[in-house]
Amino acid sequence: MKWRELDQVPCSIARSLAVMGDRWTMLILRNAFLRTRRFDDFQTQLGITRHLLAQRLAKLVQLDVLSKVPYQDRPPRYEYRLTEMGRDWYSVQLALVAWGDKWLDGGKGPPLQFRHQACGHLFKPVVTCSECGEAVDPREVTPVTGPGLKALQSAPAPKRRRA
Amino acid sequence: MKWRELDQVPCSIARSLAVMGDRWTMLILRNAFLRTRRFDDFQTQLGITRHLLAQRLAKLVQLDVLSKVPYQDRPPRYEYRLTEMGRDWYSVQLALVAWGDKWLDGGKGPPLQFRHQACGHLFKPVVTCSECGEAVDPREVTPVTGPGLKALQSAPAPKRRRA
DNA sequence: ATACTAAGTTCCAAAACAGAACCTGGTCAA
DNA sequence: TTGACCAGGTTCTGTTTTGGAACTTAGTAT
Repeated sequence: MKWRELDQVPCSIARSLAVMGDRWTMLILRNAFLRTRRFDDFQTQLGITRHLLAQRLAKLVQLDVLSKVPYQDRPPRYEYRLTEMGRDWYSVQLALVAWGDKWLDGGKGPPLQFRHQACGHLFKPVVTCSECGEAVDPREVTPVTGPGLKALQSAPAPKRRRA
Repeated sequence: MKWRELDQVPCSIARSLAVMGDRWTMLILRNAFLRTRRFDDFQTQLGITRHLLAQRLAKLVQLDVLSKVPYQDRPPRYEYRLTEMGRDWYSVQLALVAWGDKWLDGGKGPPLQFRHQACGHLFKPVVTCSECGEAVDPREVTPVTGPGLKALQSAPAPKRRRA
């Protein structure tokens, strides 16, 4: 299967990855959350080649994750800002940070911490259940096919057991 | 900057991506959470080439995200299971699913839903603050440099303003 | 005129990927 | 006791995608 076909797969992870699941794209978004907005700043901070950066930014604008807004007229210049769709990516970033902090900090502690302005504390993101409010343990979660899949139940089935 | 150098960057997102930030790796993990454990099953379900699958699985085992455990002796066969480190990736997956469901479902509803056994309901993951328990809004979060970064404040600084 | 700036684009070599065929124990049934 | 079958890989070849550096463009500033 090719990467370009991935957005056809009836799976929200596959679709999310089809849009964002590129190394550089996620790092661009990281820096966007850290308030980076301009081409050269992204390029310098990330060490990405200008070629790829231009391509990724164009794609993100096209998909409405970023928007290109003018910040001066003479000469005309644009900057890249998160849209609502882009801002909503934040929970993925927090989850990535939490995982990296927990498993890959090399014993030195987190490189970056986050303060929750509402309560004033440094915090860690906790995934909770929208229905009961409790923290969610992976082993307490059962996947169920949803409406978006029932439409096409002829998908390629895994075959394991011999007849 | 090359991809292989990414794990050197003092950023937990970069480090997480250095391990997991590959298209196929994340999909392998997705299926691991859906109880896939064997080489041929991964291969069939994902449509990944055997070559890449072998490579990715080996890498995940080496990094201790998956472990290779025997499931029969004659002939010797192994399956791949999530370790604690792997299981802990779940919050990232949930965040990816939630984002994909919200922004990319094509109006058809989520392909897959999740039931929280503890309370019995279909739920959506909500990111909350470990300190106050409230849901976290990205605009209420301030990043602060942490201990893992203070150790090396001579890192390549972004340079914007001329002298 | 000349230099500078932000934001790209173009070119080429190196690396990664897709697809298919092939290999390696080992079992099983005739 | 050979031939088919299986799981789990490895090898090969051609296509795509990256990485790195140089070049372009439109406008400002000196």
